[in-house]
Amino acid sequence: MKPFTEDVIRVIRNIPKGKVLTYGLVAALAGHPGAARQVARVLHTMSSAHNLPWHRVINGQGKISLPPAGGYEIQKKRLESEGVEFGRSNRVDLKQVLWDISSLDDIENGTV
DNA sequence: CCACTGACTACTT
DNA sequence: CAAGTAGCCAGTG
Repeated sequence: MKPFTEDVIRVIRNIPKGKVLTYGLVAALAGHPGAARQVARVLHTMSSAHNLPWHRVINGQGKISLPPAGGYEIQKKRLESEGVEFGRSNRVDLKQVLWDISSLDDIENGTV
């Protein structure tokens, strides 16, 4: 399996409930800063196979990048169910819901 | 190996 | 705040 893909999946799997991460952040945590776009690809490719919480991954503007016909509503509802609040522009307060990277610890393990 | 594509990000208008 | 432009990197053909 592609190392990059594995790392990305690992990171996403460690995102706590009620928190979100941006593509760029996930890529950085995976050890590939700047590869935000590939994170998106991994999500699309592995989400179903790995049962990942892909809905906890949004873009750097605190918004969902998916088109209305691509699962946008689903992601929004799932996040709201976890306590994530959406503003009038369908944006979330990153300061509030963005995962506190300081809590990172199990990712190096990869034992999940 | 080269070229194209993409759930992105940052900067500028 | 919204829209356009340029730079990014990895996966796929």
